[in-house]
Amino acid sequence: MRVTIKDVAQAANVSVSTVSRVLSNKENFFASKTADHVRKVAADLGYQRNAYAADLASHQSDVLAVVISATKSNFADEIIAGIHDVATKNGNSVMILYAGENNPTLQDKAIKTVIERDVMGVLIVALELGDESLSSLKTSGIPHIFLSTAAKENLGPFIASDDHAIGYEATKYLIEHGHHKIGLVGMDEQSFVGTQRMTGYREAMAEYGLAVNEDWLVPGYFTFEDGETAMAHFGKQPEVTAIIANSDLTAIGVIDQARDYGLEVPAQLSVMSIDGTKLTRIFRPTITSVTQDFFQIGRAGCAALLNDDNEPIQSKFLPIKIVERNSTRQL
Amino acid sequence: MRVTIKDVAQAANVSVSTVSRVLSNKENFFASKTADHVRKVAADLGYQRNAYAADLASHQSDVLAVVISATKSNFADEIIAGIHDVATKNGNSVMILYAGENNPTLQDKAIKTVIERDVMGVLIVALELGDESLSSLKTSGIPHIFLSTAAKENLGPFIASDDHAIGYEATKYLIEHGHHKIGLVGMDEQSFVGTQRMTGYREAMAEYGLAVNEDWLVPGYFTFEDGETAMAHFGKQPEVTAIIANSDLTAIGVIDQARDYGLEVPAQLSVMSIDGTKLTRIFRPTITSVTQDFFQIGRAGCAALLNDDNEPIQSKFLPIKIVERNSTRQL
DNA sequence: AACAATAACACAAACGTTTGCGTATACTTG
DNA sequence: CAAGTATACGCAAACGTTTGTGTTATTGTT
Repeated sequence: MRVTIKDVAQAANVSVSTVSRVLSNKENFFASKTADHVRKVAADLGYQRNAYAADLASHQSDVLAVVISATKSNFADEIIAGIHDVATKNGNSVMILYAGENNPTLQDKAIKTVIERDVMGVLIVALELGDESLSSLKTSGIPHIFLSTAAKENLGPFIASDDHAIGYEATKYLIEHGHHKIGLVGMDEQSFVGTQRMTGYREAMAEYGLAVNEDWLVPGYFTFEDGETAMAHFGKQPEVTAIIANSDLTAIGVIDQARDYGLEVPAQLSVMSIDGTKLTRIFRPTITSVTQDFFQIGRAGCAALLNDDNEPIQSKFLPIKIVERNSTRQL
Repeated sequence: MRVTIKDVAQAANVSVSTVSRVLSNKENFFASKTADHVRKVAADLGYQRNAYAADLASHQSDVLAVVISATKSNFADEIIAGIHDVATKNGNSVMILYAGENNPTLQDKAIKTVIERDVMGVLIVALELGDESLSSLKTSGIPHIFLSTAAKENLGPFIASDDHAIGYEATKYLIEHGHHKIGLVGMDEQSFVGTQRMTGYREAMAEYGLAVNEDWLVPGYFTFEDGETAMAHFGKQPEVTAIIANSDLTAIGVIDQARDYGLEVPAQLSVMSIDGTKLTRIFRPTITSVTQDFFQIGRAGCAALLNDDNEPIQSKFLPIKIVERNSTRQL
């Protein structure tokens, strides 16, 4: 039997309500002398609060849920770190739930869990939620926000980078460095992220009056292997002089495969990645990237959720920047 | 107002107990006809169970907690995937809590959370728990297990790789490939993992009658930067012909720095890593490693916790293997 | 036909908190 | 000094479930 508030009350010769108020620091409800006494007794008895009971009685939980894809990408850590950074300062607990990879069953289960636990908010990270899951989440009324993810307007509030801008800026950078034939690797045509980036790419090309060969667009996801196979598609004598990869891992796949073909990066082929995680700095050559600030995305998302003025949460884009490293060169 | 079991009972014209039993599938307590009816009404009303109330009343939760360091290492993902694999099949929820990096405050908070929530078990991943946290966990009586972590005997049950064997096997491999002067990089002398690996290293060296120069042992942790600075310590003309790094990232740090010194790996220096995560396959040269099966560690740990024959949990080592890649050569 | 046994359900207590309200006591104020 | 007002605390209901123990019908047995 665990020691409860009741035991503490009895031992301290006060009522349970007093113990409750002391232990949860409801100011102006007790004399500091009583408080000290109660706290001491509680400590002596080894009292541990039962969070379930508390949440049940108070109708509010202090836990934030992060629903995340069992992502092959590697920026989730940074987002989570950002979330923890502000959650911790605010005294909230964070629970993380994996929702698999395009796995509606697991998604439903994760969403069901957050609803059953009536968490105070949920952050959906790098995940396009299925319609089913999304609508249960919406009807539950639990505040939620999408982080770094497909942000079709009707989805709900999001904090992310502007994927259109990402595609546009990357392309523009390469064009301005003399590249006219630019490959785009790993974009998922089914996803919002992918199509946005592709549109940005096309816009930049058009703006500079450059034709796009559809053969330069090799779809895929965010994996290393997608980079490898895409480069295999381009072959040993690629028509393109530069490639934009959908993630750091994908870029590495491209570079590895290029190397296997005897192609020097960046001497014979420039490769640029999207994300700019630590991988771009430890890999050789270091990889020029469109860098997103994932830590800030996490921070901003958490802050938005915690911000309790009851205005609806504002969606926003966080700035991206291009970081020049050694995988690209001026033509 | 959320719809409760009471509302369902009223709408279905049965008692709350019946609804409860139907919805939680307590066999032999109701007619299947009633059950169908109740389930339909519940669905129509959009009933969502309140997990807090249920856990409170039944004194048992179905959530498994994973306490993890905000790890700079990168194998945690695989362990978590393994945990999820068996937890999901078993119908358990998993919540992940970050406990920072050697941060007693965060550790305490994480442990406090799992105790307050009275989870059914906790998996401590790659984390040496402070005495304070450990003893609260122990007195709480919550089943727990350490995964891939410092496993001093008195800590409690663990599932991990045998760090002594890791140090020993890595060293032996290099010796048998003709290396006599072998560096050991990134071992933390304060940690059990580090000292075990060092002991294994020394034993292998002694076994082959090789002297150890203390200068070859460069302490550190598991980071990329530790690899870089260690290699800087060895300098442009290292005395050692091979280096064992404490993690894949550390190995990459070593190789990058070596390359900056104009040293070819493996032509002029062999580098071997411990862990064998995906990094060793995407980096060039691919990295020979002592490979741990983190996914299985996760699976085994979770299974051990869930296994409810009430014998105490058995500690065990999972096998390691050496995977030869391109960062080492025969001398 | 009488009775026991079982199936199907309802009642109500319990889980450990929080919190609105009530009530003494002590302290102001005119 | 009476009346009003804080202050400090206790009482008890409520939160939404689970579950042990009744309480009826229904079925089976002799």
